[in-house]
Order: sequence, then C-alpha cells, then structure tokens
Amino acid sequence: MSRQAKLKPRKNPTQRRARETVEAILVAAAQVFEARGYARGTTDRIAARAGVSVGSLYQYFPNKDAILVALAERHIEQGTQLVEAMLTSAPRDPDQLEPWLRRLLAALLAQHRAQPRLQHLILEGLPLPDDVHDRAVAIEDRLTRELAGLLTGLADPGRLAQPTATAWTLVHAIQGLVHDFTIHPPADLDEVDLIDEIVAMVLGRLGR
Amino acid sequence: MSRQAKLKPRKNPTQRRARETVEAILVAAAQVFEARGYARGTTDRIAARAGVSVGSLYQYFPNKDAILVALAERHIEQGTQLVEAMLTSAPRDPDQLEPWLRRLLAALLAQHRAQPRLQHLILEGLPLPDDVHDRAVAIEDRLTRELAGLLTGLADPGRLAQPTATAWTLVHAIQGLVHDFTIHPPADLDEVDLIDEIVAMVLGRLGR
Amino acid sequence: MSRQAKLKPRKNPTQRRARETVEAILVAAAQVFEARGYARGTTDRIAARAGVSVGSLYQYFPNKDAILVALAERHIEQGTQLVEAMLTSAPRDPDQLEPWLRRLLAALLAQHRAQPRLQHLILEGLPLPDDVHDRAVAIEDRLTRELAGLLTGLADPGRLAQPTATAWTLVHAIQGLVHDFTIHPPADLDEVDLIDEIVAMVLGRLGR
Amino acid sequence: MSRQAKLKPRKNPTQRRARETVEAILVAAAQVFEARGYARGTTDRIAARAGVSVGSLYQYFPNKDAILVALAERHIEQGTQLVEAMLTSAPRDPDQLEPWLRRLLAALLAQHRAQPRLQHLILEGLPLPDDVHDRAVAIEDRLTRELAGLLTGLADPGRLAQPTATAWTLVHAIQGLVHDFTIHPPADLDEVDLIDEIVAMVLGRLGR
DNA sequence: AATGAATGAGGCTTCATTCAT
DNA sequence: CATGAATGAAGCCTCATTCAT
Repeated sequence: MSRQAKLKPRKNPTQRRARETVEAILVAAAQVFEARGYARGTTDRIAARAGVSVGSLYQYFPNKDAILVALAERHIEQGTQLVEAMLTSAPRDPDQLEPWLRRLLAALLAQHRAQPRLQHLILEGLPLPDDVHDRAVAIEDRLTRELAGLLTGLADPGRLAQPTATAWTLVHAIQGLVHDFTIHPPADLDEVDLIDEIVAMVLGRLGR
Repeated sequence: MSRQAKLKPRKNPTQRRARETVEAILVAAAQVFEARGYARGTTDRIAARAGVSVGSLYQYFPNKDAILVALAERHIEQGTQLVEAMLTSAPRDPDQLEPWLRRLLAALLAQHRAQPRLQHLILEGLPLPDDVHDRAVAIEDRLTRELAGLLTGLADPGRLAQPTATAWTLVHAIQGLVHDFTIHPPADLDEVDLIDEIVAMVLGRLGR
Repeated sequence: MSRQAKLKPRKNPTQRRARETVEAILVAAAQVFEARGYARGTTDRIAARAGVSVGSLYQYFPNKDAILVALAERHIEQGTQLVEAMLTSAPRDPDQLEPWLRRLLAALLAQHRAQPRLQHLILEGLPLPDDVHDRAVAIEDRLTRELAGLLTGLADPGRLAQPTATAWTLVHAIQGLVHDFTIHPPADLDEVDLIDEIVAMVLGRLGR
Repeated sequence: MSRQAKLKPRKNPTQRRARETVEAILVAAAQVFEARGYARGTTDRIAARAGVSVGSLYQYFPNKDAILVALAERHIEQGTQLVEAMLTSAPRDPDQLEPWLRRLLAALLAQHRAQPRLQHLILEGLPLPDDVHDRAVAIEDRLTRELAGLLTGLADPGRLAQPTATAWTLVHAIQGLVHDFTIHPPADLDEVDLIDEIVAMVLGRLGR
C-alpha cells in the first residue's frame, strides 16, 4: 500500500474503441482474479479473456497492479453510489426502517454476487496505493458516521450509548455476512432468510 | 481445494533439534503469510525467517502448500478447542449469557490478534485439500448447530423463527467483526467497546 | 515411459521467427543431450546454445521432457523414411543383396554420425510417453518382419530355420555395431572396413 | 571422463563389518542405478536400500561418482575373468567352436540379466575417470586381438581378410545383441533361439 | 496501435555433501 | 564410526514486462 508510481492508467481513452478495450480488460480481469486470485491471474490470461493481446493490455495499464487499482476504483465508485443513494433515501421514522434496510441489503447482495472475492482482494489483499485505500476507508467512515446519526434518531431512547461504535459494528457485521453468504452460501439458508435475520438483528439492536 | 497428494508432512521429527526446526518453520510461515499473503510468502523467505535453510524446510514439508496445511491444522485444532471449551461452559439460563459471551469474545479476539489474516487464508485461500477444508467447515457447522439449540433456550419466546439461521448469522457476524477489528482496528473503538457492541447486538437479537 | 500429460508442444509456431526459434532449440537440445546426456543437459544450457532465453524455450515446450519427445519424433520420422526407402528398393535376387546392403549401411551410418547417443536416449532413455515409444518399436517390428520375408527369399535354401529370429538378430546386431562404431570409432577400422565386415556377416549368415 | 581427483574409495576396508557395509552399498547402488538411472539414483536412496545412513555411505565413498566407479571396476573385473576363462578354454579346432561359443553366450547372458542397463551406464554414460575407462577398453582390445588370432585358425581359409576387423565386429555385434535382448526381450524369441542365431551368424561368417 | 514472440528475474524444489551429536 | 539433520548450489519453470514487426 505504498508505492505510488506507475499505477495510474496510461491514458484517458477518449476514442470509443479504446474505451471498449479498457472495459473488456477490466471485466476480464475481474473474472480472472475472482476465479484464480490475484497472484494466479496472469496478464496473459486476462488479455486472452478480454480478446486482446498482452501488448494491448500494457498499452492501457502500466502494470498488473494498475489493473487491480482500476478495479478497486470502480468498486469504490459503485460503493459510493450505493451509499449515497441509500443515505438519500434514508428513513426518518422507525416504521420506514425495515423496508429501507431490506432494499439496502438486496442491493448489497446483488453487488457482491457477481464477484464476491473481489471485495476482499481490494480491501485486504494487495497492492493498493495509499490514496486509493484511503478513499475506500473514507467512504466507510462517512457511512459509519451518517449511519450513527441515523440510528440515533431511530433507536429506542437510551439504547445507543455509543452510536458510532454501534454503526461501525453493524456496518461490518453486515459486510461480513454478505461476504460469507455470497462466497459459501449455506445449504439451508436462502437470501430471504438472511435478510430476515439481518433485519431482526438490526432492529433488535435498536430495541425495535 | 482438491489435490490430495503430497500435502502431509514428510517426517515426524523425533530428535529435539528437528522438532524445534519444524516449530520455527511454522512460526515463520505464519508470520510471512500473514504479512505478505500466501502467494508472496516465498519458501526462501520463510526459511530465512525461521533461521534455517530451504533444504531443511523441504525435509519436513514436501512443498509450500503443505506448510499452509500444517498451519491450517493447527488453527483448526485451536478453533476446535475453543469451541469445545465454550460449549462445555455454555450458559443454561439467560443471566449467564452475557458473561459467557464476553469470555468467548475475549478468547476469540485473543486468538485472532496474532494472525488475523490466517483465518481467511484458511477458509478461503487456495490450496487446502478437501479433508482439511471439510474439517474447518465441520467445526463451524457444529458450532452453528449447538448454538442454535442454546439460543432457542435463551431467547425471548417466539423471537427465533429459525434458530439455525439465527445461529449462522450471529456466528458469521461475530467472525467478520473480529476479523475486521483485528485487521484494521478503528481509531475510536477499543476492544471493550467492540465486545459491548457485540453483546448488545446478540442480546438484542434474543429480545433480552 | 508412462506419463502422457504435458508432453506435446505448446503451440504451432506460425510466424517465421517462431519457427526458427523452435528449430534452434531442437538443434541445440540434440547437441546438448548428445554431449552431456539427458539429465545433465539443462534447459538453461539448451536455451543458451540455441541463442534464446529460457522463457522462449518454455513458450514452445511445456517442459524438458517434451523437448526430448520432439527430438524423438523427428528421429522416428527419419528412421521411418529410411526404412521405407530401403524396403521399397529391396532386392529380389541374391545378386542385388550386397549393393543394397551397402547403401543401407552407408545411410544408417550417416544418420547416426550426427547424434550417435540420441538413438539410445530415445530407445532406452527415460521419459518417453508410451505412444512415442510404441511408435519407435513399431517401426522396428515392421522392419524385422519385412526383412524376415526378404531374407527367406534370398537365403540359401534350408539356411533359415526361423526367419523372424534371424531378422531380429541381424537388425539388432547391425544397430549395435553402428552405434558402437559411431560412438567410439576404433582406431584401426574405418567405415568401409565396417561395412565390408557387416556385409560378410550378413551374407555368411545367408550362406552366400 | 576427466576429473581424476576424489574417485578412489576412501579406505581399504579391512574390518569385516566395514567390508560388508561397502558390499551392501554397492549392491544397493547397482539396483538403484539400474532401476532409475544414474542421475535419479540418489545417495539417500542408495543408503536407505543398503540399510545404512548417508553419513556412512560417505565414510566409504568420497562422492557419488566414486560409487559408480567402484561398480565399474567390479564389472570390469568380472568381464576380465569371463574373458580370461573363455580364452583359456578356447577351442583349437573348428569342431569345438560351437559348444564353446554356446557356453560363452550363456555366461554373457547370465551376466547381463541381473543389471542390463548397468553395462551401458558404465561404458557410455557417465563420469568415469580416464584410467577406469581405459582399462575397460583394454580388456575389449585384448579380447578382440586374441579372438582375431583364434578366428584366423578356425575360419575357412581365405575367409578373413582382416581378422581384427572381423573380431571387433563380432564382439560388438554380440554385445549389442545381448544388451538389447536383456533389456527388451522380444516376445517371440527365447534365449535358446538367440544363441542359435548368434552361433549361426558367427559360424556363417567363418564359412563353417 | 496491435500483436505475440522474446526476455530474464525470481520462485519452487531436489539432492550431493557436510557436520553436530 | 554411525546417524540423520542441515546446508545451499543448481535445476526446472512461470509470468510480468518489453520490443520488433
């Protein structure tokens, strides 16, 4: 998480053809990393799956790490959008909490389903430069803080001694659950059950 | 998670020196994998950190994967012991639930602190033979089932529609939280806060 | 002589440069194996002598064994052609036997001179997959059988109790002689002498 | 065939125990080299099969090559004895040639049967110091010369233009046949057939 | 720009040999 | 002397990256 150099895409692809190539590479990379992990996802394989040559791949990315970084940026972008959307539509009174939560969870699960491992690759795994990592953390912080405020208004009075701690805990509990569920879905638990359980857990925590 | 061959340790070291060497290798491997991930943790580096030569490493482990397997077996062994101990001392009435839970969480956190990433390497990471992976999953299943029974007895009547689903959810939520907390401890949340929050979340879920 | 996997060439080189590289590698490998034996002929050395990098070598051959296999296939190909040519021009009456035999021996000696040890590497040496080895044996069988028929027609009547046995014996005697002669040419025996002797031996055997 | 240093046994084992150990090592080495070739016959495996530790092996042999050399010396010793015995009992008139030849061939075949590949390991393969190699060649030369004299007396007059060349040819033809036969015995040819054929070939060459 | 052949540092592993016990 | 643990040079192979076409 330290080397800053050589991680930015080589050029802003302005021509349509180039944009499509970059797109294809990123999609391919996501699939390859997902399937084989970062270390075993070779640039050759990514290029092949993207339908281009390695040479072309290096035309748009200075090195392999840069592909992961680009992927991370997209992921963060999407995360940001989801967070924004959800906070915008956040409920003001307790009655609206449950349906809102259900929508949020459904969206989260959908987002993970495609590439469940990618999330971890990005958050823990590997060579993200500091600024990218910081941005990811920042979104999460923002979410935590906003949620803390939100929860304070929604919880049973006196229930939340430390709203921030509660928010952090709920955010991470939910993230972990979504991750585990998409990676190894348990045989006797479908998505609706999971959502039911998470909702019960959150509402329980708020005394509702 | 499939190849079975060549993953068992090569010899049971009988001499004291040999046992120490194996121990040193495992400790070094845990640190190296922890710090750099499996793929980037080279056998040379492991040997160097263990203070032995690569040759010695390969005298006791037939290949790199076997080291991870040995580490996993240790980890699973510890996990099993923790689960057994906790289930043995499991509370019979609601009043005892909280202190029991606090002890459990403290133990879990302690166990993770040393090598937080190892857990994921083992549960998701690549090269575990089926039987080892299955054993890891089996402990978790056992825990989930036992916990389901336990919770049923402790929860507010009518609160648990699907005890197994609830148990699965709580187990994974806690695991994720412990993991995230040990990897990136948030600045404004110490271990006691975390335990408080988890306790509140669990009790809340049970209607207590 | 058993594992089948991973012995076929990796790609059919289409570009001219690639074809030249493959050719250079095979030539270099033949020389290196010839000079130092299979085990001591390292891939690094082969690549160096071929004037390419190891990487290039592995672009066309999945592993070291595959190089030997490719060499063997060439050798077998040549052997097949020689056998075919000789059988096609095989003599029908005893008078033509001697000149035909001289031509055959000259061709055989020429073929061995370049890489005398290669023949043995292929016929005995280790890592040939079954099908390649079988093919080598098949040519020899064919030769033995055809020769048996041929000899029957050419020998002094009553001289050949078991034509197949005789053919086998002559084929292997000649092969051994050619091999020994090319590897350690005796000081007082030149190629013409050898051919004279073999001719005398064969004709003597047939009672001619 | 060049490095002279460090190839002689480390000590003349005078004590009985030591002699037995050396013997066990040589027997084991012969089997291991036979089964896996020189390069793949590891000193560990040889020691294990001999029932001693590697350390002990190195007590008696300065390095791996020295084992092969010792084996070669034994082989040469045996060859010398066989040659001596046969020359001593060599026939003086043509009638005795055939039975003598049959005995010789039976003895040769018996000698090869145990370790057919060893012969080649020693004669071509590997790192024999010059003096040992020279000694092997010397026996052969002696055999060739003596045989040349012998054949001259036994052949049809005028049949042998160059007795030495004939002797060389017959010696090598027979050696090759015995070797090939013991390594890959053809399905439809038993040992008696082979001897019959060789006898017919030799007698035919002499015009008998 | 695109292609894919070529490169070579670096990773995993083996095994002859040494040496402390 | 025997043992077997330890050593490390060297071999095989991969894959990120470069570069001629």
